[in-house]
Amino acid sequence: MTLTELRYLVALADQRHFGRAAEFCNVSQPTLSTQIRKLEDYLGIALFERGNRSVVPTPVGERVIAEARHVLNGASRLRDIAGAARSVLAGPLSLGIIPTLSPYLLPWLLSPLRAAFPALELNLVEDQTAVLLRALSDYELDAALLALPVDAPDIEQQPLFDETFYLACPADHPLAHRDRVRMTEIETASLMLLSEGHCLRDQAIALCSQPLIDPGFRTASLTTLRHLVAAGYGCTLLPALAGAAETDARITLVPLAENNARRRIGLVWRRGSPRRTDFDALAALIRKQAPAPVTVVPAN
Amino acid sequence: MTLTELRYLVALADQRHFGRAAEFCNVSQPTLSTQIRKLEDYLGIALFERGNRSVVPTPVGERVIAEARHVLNGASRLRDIAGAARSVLAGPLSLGIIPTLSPYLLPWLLSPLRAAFPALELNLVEDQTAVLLRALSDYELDAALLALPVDAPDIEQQPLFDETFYLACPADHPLAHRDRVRMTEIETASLMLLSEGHCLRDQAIALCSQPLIDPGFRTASLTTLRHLVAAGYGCTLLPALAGAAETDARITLVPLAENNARRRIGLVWRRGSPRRTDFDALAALIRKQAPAPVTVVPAN
DNA sequence: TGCCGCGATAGAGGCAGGCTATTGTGAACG
DNA sequence: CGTTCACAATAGCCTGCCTCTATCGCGGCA
Repeated sequence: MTLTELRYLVALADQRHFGRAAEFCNVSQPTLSTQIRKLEDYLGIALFERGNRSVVPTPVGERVIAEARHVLNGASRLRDIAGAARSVLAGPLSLGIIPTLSPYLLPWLLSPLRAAFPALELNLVEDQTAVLLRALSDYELDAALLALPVDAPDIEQQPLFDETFYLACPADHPLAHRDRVRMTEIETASLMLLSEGHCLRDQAIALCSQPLIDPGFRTASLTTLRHLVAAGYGCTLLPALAGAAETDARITLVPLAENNARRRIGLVWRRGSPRRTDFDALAALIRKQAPAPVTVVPAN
Repeated sequence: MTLTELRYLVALADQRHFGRAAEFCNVSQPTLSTQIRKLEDYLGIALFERGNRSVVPTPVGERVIAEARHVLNGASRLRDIAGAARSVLAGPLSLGIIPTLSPYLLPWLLSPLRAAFPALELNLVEDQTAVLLRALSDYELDAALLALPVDAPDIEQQPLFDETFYLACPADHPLAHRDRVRMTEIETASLMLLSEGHCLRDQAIALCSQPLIDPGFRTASLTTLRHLVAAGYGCTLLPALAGAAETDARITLVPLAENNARRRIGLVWRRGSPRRTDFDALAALIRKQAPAPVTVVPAN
């Protein structure tokens, strides 16, 4: 039993005439006759009653024809599903994104993305780098936006933009009036960071030449940190995008003097993923839409 | 796109291994590889992501696979429909039957029929001969039980049994004590018949040598006629099966002397109908189950 | 009775789907 | 660090079937 036979079957049921059904199917009349007969032999029942001037489905034939229509509709839907996903960035795509980037990147990304690729069905997963990489290798994610470099096997990446860090301190803080500060000038005791697992925390610790004296804070979002700074509990480091969004009259942002006080955001995916063109298109759009606070890394 | 390709697709989705999927499908691994690749080319999308040790469906692949399962289920149902109808007297069958036979034949026919052919889905249509023949030629019926002979083109028939007629008269009627009566002895003025269109009426009129004086009765059922006879309004003719069922203490049944005072019941169907074996089986069962009042016509 | 419409059959050809054998490529292991 | 193993892809070939054109058979109709 083949889909072609079922197409012939339905055509004959509609046309009730071998010649017209064959014409409808763009085949010759003997071809259609033979295939219908073959289908009847295969099923072991008569599907049509051939009269002298008539071709009429048998009662079982009617049921078989109804089911055949059902099958053909399914095949058509299958083609539609594939067709809708054929073009670039269409159909389902699971994208991971780190929490220190998500709330500040998505507002200016989502609208252009929807405008450029309306058929894209984005499934966003916000979590820490390690979790995202795990999900990526487990095929739960197709790609992820996170801070480079990533240390994982079988991962390909494409850098997108650089984001400098700012010291966020209370407006009455001793360093608040400075044009720029060095990391060594910051009292590590007053530096508040995100809880463990956030790559931003790890990077901030790496930037501190002195060992960090933990103040006991364990915060899960930069917004919470901002409130803590505004209330005078201490300082923190904010990436450029977050700093531009988390504004507060009681907070001053001071650029850091160190050249490496920044992070590079990139798109990563499994090596050999068949959606490479999708990822290229996504990367291109992110680069194009990148707002002022960040520095776009030119495509290689 | 073929059903075979879809089978390979779901097998690979289930097994996640080309070799095992090929074994499951009873084909070689290269065959399955090629067909999967062909399907991907046809659909224009990647259905699986081939890793070094892994074969994982892409997100669109998952959807396509789900739809493929759906299509294959439909194809399987289609085979089941055909398979259920493959045996004799199984599946749907529309059977016409005339009103003067239906209430008296069905009681002893239906139970054995169900017992012998439990898969038969009988769709009974009770109407007059002309209507049944029309429905038959319009493919609304598959066969019909009615009085022979039938005068219609492209109709094949098989006689089943003969049914003698009885004069049904009030117990105090002058003819009620007779062993047998001739049609000529019956006062045509007191003879009540069914309304026009019933073959039994036509046959009764044909049996009367004298022209019938219409008493003005137009009854649609033999049961009504029985009540009229019991109330003394006149006499009527009842076929044997009806006479055996429509008993009443105030009614006497007298056999008719004429040899042709009987009707022959037969099964008729369109010439060339593919369900000939079904009809033969049905006819054989009716002959076997025929009760005493009728005389079975031997099969030719 | 001859023509016409329509479906079935015959025979030929070309493509597709199947096979075996082999290659390429990571991964595991001594 | 080379070898081997596992596994999918590729090559090349063959068979079967799907399709075609040509023709036949059969009723209906003029």
